[in-house]
This record gives sequence, C-alpha cells and structure tokens, in this order.
Amino acid sequence: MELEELNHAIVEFYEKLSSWEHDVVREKGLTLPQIHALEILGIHESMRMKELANWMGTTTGTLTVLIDRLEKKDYVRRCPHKTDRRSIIIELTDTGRQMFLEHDKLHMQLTETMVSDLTQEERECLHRCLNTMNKAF
Amino acid sequence: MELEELNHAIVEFYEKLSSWEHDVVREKGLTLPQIHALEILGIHESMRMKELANWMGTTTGTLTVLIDRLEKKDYVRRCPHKTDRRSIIIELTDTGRQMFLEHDKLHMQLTETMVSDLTQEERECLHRCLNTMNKAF
DNA sequence: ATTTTTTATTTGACACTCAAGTTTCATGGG
DNA sequence: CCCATGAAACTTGAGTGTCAAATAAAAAAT
Repeated sequence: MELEELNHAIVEFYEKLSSWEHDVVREKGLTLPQIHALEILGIHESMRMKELANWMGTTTGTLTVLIDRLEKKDYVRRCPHKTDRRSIIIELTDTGRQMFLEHDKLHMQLTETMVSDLTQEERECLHRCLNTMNKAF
Repeated sequence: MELEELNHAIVEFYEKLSSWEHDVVREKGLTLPQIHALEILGIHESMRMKELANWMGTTTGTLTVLIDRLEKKDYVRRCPHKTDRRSIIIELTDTGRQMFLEHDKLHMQLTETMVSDLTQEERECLHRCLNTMNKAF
C-alpha cells in the first residue's frame, strides 16, 4: 500500500515535469524533440547523425528532417566527418549553444524551486535515491 | 555545486521515465497522448471533452480526433451529457479500462524495480521529498 | 428575445514517427 | 584490384499530434 502511494507520487512528478517542459519549450518556438536534440548536443558535444538518433531513441530518417529545421533556424550545423565521408557531424552553432544554456538554466531554476522546501538532509537523501534509481533502469 | 548534481539526477530520471513510457506505450500499439487520455479517464472516471482537454493540457480540437481514434479502437465511448446537450461524456469501455489497468500495473512494477535497492528509510524520505516537490510546482 | 459565452467539431498548416526504398561510401574476401 | 556486403544519411508516404481559426449548437446572461 505504501508502495502504491510512492508510485503515485512518482507518476505525478513525471507528469508535472512533462507539462513544464512542454510549456517552456513552446515559449521558445521549439518542439520537444528539437530541444532534446540541442540538450544532447550541448551535453555530449558534437556527434554523428546515427549517434544522435540513438541518444534520442529515434531513426535517422526522423532525425534528418528535424536537423534540417534546426539548421534552418541556425541552431545547428552539419560538418563533414574527418575520416568517414558517409558520416556527418552535427554541431551546435553559437545561437544553438546559447539556447541550450538558457534551457539548462531554466531546469536549474526549476530544481531550485522544487527543492526550496527541503532540508539539507532531505536533499542529500533525495540525491542518493535518484542515483540508485537511475542505475536500476 | 551540489544543487547542480541534484539537478542532473532529476533530469536523468525524467529522461529515463520518458523513454520507458515511450517504449511501453508503443508495444501496445498506442501513442503517448492516447495512453495519457486513458490514464486520466481511468483515474478520474468519465468526464467531458473540455475537462479532459484541460487535464491533458491540449485543446478540444486536438482531443476530438484523438478520441475519434480511441473510439475506433473501442477503448472509449462518447455518451450524451445528462443535462447539458452541448457536452459529451467520455467513458472508458471495458477493454479501455483493462488497457488502463495493465499500464498502471506496469508503472507499479517499474516503481518496484526502481525502489528495490532503497532502504525502507530512504523510501519514506523519497516519498516525503516527492510530495513536497509536487506541491512546489 | 437578443446577445454573449460555452462546448464540441471541422479544417488547414506544420511537425514528429516509422518503415521502406535510394544513394553514397567503407570494408572485407576473392 | 574488384565485387559483395554492410553502414550512414537522405527521401518519401502514411499515420498521428498540435495549434489556430472558423463553424454549429446550445446554454447563460442581459
């Protein structure tokens, strides 16, 4: 029974994060998959189409047109691969990196807000719990 | 600095939940918004189009065609409203309720898995933290 | 009784998703 | 070296979600 309540709290947390992300992204004139691509590129640096598709859990077919649109908005750049002429490296442009940093900052601010009513001890416990749970996937 | 790590753990948690949800739903031949509608109807019982749209954070225009498709798959049923002839009540069918219960069960199982390496004390702390954070939105 | 608001639907433009097919290139076996 | 196989990216078509704007019907307000 206790587990059910915990499950409920997790689901609610997930729903609220999803909704927040949706709203924040739309204000920037981007879609969820688009900002997701910028996040991955921002965190892991430049990578090939195939790699990015794997990180995003989608196909290169889907990604091609998504990158077309991000390129048109000048958030991202296609560069030739050094050694493999089949591959293409996707890089953030300066405006793309700035968009990533802004979004990252919003995430940080949200975390601060969410955590503001927790004690230091609770924060540490939460951190431990999340790390353990993230490994369990 | 500590807050940044906590933020990172939250984002990672969110990403993994999103990815899990995506995969699970696709196996059932449904889309994310479709299962979301079934979840809301399963938890809060029947409701009008407008109410459901509000719960889902979308417009009734979007919802109309989504409900069309769920109705075609016999997960959901349109019923006339008792007193307001403008309104339409959306109900889960038996197969729709079963789909909801199955999905709910999977969520529960995921929670069990995630939580399996936490002590009882940690689980209680996590529960407290999530409740506090959910209120802070 | 007339006007305004609410509710649902329809439609058009755009985006994401996948699968299937195409092109270009890399790699390994003959 | 040549060819077969596989890999990487692109293209296309069908289906779905998203929003805004327009429409129709009914309730609420004046």
